Amino acid sequence: MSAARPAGTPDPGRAAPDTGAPGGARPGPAGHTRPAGYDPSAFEPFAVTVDLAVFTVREERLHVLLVRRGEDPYRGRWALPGGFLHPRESAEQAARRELAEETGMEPDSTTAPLHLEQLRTYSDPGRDPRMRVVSVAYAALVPGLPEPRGGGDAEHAGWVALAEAGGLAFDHDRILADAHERIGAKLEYTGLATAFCPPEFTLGELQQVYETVWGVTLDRPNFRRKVLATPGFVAPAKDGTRRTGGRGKPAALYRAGAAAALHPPLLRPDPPQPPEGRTP
Amino acid sequence: MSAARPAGTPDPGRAAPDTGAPGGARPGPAGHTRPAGYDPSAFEPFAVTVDLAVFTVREERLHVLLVRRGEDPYRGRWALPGGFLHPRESAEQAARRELAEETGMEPDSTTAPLHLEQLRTYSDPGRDPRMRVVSVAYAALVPGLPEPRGGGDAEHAGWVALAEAGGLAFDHDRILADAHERIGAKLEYTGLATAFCPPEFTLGELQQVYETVWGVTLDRPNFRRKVLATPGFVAPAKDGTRRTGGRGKPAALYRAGAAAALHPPLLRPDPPQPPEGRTP
DNA sequence: TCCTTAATAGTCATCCTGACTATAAAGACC
DNA sequence: GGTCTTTATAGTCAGGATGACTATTAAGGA
Repeated sequence: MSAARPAGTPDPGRAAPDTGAPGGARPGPAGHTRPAGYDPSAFEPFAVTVDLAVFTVREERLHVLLVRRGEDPYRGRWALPGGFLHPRESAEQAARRELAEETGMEPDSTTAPLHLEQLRTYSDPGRDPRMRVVSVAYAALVPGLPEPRGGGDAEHAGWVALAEAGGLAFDHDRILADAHERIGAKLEYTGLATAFCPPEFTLGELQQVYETVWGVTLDRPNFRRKVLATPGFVAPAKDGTRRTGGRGKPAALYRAGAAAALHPPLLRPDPPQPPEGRTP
Repeated sequence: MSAARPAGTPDPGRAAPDTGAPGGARPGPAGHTRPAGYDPSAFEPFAVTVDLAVFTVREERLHVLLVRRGEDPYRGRWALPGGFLHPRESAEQAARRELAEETGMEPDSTTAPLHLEQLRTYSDPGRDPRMRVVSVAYAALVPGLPEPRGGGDAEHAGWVALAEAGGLAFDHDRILADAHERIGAKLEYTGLATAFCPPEFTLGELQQVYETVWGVTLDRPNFRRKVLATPGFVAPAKDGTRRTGGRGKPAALYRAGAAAALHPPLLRPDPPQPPEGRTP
């Protein structure tokens, strides 16, 4: 089975005399001859990691799961959880594994209605001062508030309000900002917001998710009308179950619908307007 | 860089003993002790490549830039252009370099109003039968129709209509499908369509881009109204320049506006409706 | 019982959109 | 030159969606 000589042997092929590259076939300043394909002479091993931006909503604020770094560089600083890819796992598998290790939830998504999504890959040379590390970043959403179980070390991992999550190690500030932006955008045209909610939720709770992630306040009747008018966004829970305990009129319970995309989308109130005007 | 491994740092040879659980701290099945940070014992070198899905519109059809593989595996099959990351370049730099090598356009984006965007990263073990390769995929848009210059080999690289671009090597069919979907989606809420057009274009040409990428036909007056009503999408070119030569009334020329995002978006006609209905 | 709080039900004017019709200005054809 | 064809551009019109509000209902707390 594969035995895939994981490391080294820069001969692994992806290559060959390369299409018609006669003499010194190399991409020169302007005159290169070597066109496509993978050039073995360019093969270079990198370390590949995954970094996770795990979000949840706690006390009406958006929180991120962070870990405290125990060694240099950036010792003592907060960082996104993550780790190296194992030899035979995909980046997504690695992300699920790390997520399970940090939060204690099962790696198989059967347990929690979590959402895990690849964000993008960060590959700047020098993003890790020690070595060349290419990191595939993932954004994850979890509903409840499972206290992180950072290896039993209470100080090691924790939920940090997004507003206070600055000064992270490496380029994690940027990754976190990208993840926040991506999630905010996805709330507009997908039913993703339900991933922040428990299996059964009220429309008020769902609205709270939007308001928390977007940092705005929405009109309740309008939000309600929009959500209920969007096919497949939410479906009423069993019978007339209602949320008790709270103040005010009990709210009807809903669960996530089957639709992945919202048509039409639920747009943010005032997106950053382009500073250009047009002749009316 | 004919000398392969100039970047000695990670020392490709010292790959961890594969699944390498060197006794010490490693994320065990359930009981792990090491939480975050990069665990050196888990370090495993991978080959990192970029793959490019370069699109253009030719003869009212969407085309992709493909290269013919000259060696096994998948010898003779079409594949997306791409290659290994060089030791000191980021994935984006590598993507620009490869794009320049394949199309002959300058790596610096000053020349062509091209668009280059990271798509996502593909990391399934086994996606390359020879070795473990993690590939960062990029989607690129180019306006004109520069004939690819695949190292002078006419058969080596070429524009292939998307409809005929099946059976690609590796997992490139999937990458290509993902890229197409991403571009189609971005046309909805960004001014990206102008990247397919020359510096000055007519609204008819812009509409052609939408129709080609989405595979639909749009109502011309409505499209016009929508585009002109979106601030910053397009701006009228100089004076009353018009496109001559064609049949019919000469069309006014426009150029790309400053707005990156369209508000409100220009939605596709009938997106795949979720197969769920709701009580009206 | 009264007050507060939150959910839910409507109203209304405005904007956007899709479907169409009409007009203008060029080249093609005879 | 006089059509016809083609494409650009200007409007019209009805329906749907949205934002801003107001009103009512149903709980818990003082």
